[in-house]
Amino acid sequence: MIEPLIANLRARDTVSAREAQLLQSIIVRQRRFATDEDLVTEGSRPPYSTLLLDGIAARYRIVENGKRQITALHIAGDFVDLHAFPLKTMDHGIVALSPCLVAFADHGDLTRISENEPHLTRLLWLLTVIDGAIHREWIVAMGRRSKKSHLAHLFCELFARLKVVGRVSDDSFSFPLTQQELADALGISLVHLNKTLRLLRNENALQWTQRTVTVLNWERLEQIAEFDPGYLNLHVEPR
Amino acid sequence: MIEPLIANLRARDTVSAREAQLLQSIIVRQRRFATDEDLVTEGSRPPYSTLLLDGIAARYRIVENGKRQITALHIAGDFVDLHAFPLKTMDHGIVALSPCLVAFADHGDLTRISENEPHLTRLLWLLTVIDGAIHREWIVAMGRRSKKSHLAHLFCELFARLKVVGRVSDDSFSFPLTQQELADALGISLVHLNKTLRLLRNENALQWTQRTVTVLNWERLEQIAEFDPGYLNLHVEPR
DNA sequence: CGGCGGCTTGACACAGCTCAACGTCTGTGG
DNA sequence: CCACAGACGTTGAGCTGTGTCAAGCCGCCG
Repeated sequence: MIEPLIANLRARDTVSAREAQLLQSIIVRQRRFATDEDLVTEGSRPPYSTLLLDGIAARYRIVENGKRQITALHIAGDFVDLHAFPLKTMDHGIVALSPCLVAFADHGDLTRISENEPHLTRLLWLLTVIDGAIHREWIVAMGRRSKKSHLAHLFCELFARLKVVGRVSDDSFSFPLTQQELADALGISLVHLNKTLRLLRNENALQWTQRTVTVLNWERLEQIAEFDPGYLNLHVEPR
Repeated sequence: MIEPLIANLRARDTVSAREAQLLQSIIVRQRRFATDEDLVTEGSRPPYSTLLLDGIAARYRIVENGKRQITALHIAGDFVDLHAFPLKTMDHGIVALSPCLVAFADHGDLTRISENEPHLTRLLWLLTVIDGAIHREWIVAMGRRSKKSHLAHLFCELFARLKVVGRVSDDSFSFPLTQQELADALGISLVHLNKTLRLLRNENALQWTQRTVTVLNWERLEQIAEFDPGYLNLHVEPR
């Protein structure tokens, strides 16, 4: 059941059968959320962390003028609020952008892991710092790339991450977001997002129909995005 | 010598004398860097992490058109590349924006802490997730705030963080950056940064002369920024 | 079949960029 | 101690990117 998490970890380091077993044993209470439902609300202090097993979710903040900024997109295998284990309080909400299947790890159990399983602890720590690396990449894209490049970059990133957890087939992946949600992730208006999408479509770089994205020309997309997957740390080494 | 780090930690949890001592013992080899010198270079794999003891440093990335984006500003007490302990490879550079004094913690010693000191490990983990929280706040500011509000927010954040490590007196702090560097942090052009600064000056919110920032009207600045320091996690609780 | 949510497009306004010129400060060498 | 060079800051003009508003379209679901 926690295969995507194990896939995420095994893309970065070896994980013993015993460690995988241990993780399995503390991730419990499977639950479904509907589209637009909050998995976690801003300001809450959940005594557990949430592992996404299927679907797409987003971390977001609403600012005072009512605008929303999405700060991260999450897919199967992502521990969406693992950072709340050291942090305790959620400084943002997490919403399901599609139907989501999740399971939970109690913070008490995570504390026990941190007391007895140093290697596993470092792997969980690793997951949170990769989140940070992705945040930095988003900052760079928002600040210093064209919107076209930024959008292409986001698709490249999702493609690479979804591949790791086996959610890509025939260069396609399920992507049931609305354009407004994508606009909120890039920090631009809906209208401008729509026009930016057309730029990518005009280059025959990708297609997005029936809630499915198909990469038509990976080289072109990668080049528009100036995409370098290094920040995702997709190579096995001792951590 | 590592007082600012201890101040940072004690603003978030209790740290025993023994733990402080232990940290002290692994943070070694003090060194100075001149302005514009790289503390850490992109792509390197340092076998140690760098604690900033004095000065201001920035994480940055250069994109292909030659533009630079600063993704984080660091001050005394910040472990500027602690995330490279789990990550191993630096996906960005870190540059001194003023003369900097630093010291180093070998990754071997950090591994030993992760094996024997679960609480201290969680505290170090905490520092990296607070970095992540700051990144998210920057994403929100870049995407959904006006530039004036974004700039005010950055000053509010620095003010709050510098206070924790005792670098604020009389509502003033040393801030020897150039306007180009600030522009690179906000992701805007130098000219526009200059004009945005004037907006804050016109409101008598703050003053920035002789490499020193003085907050003239904290309430107004906070209000322009819609600043809520929650994300900095400046309260003591068991982690 | 009708209504609604989401997508698309065009017109226009304005925020932010680039270019270019000029002002100001500081450190250095004569 | 002064003169100067170079780096940094300031300002204006004109152009481009992005936002807002508004209308129309498409496709799905009740």
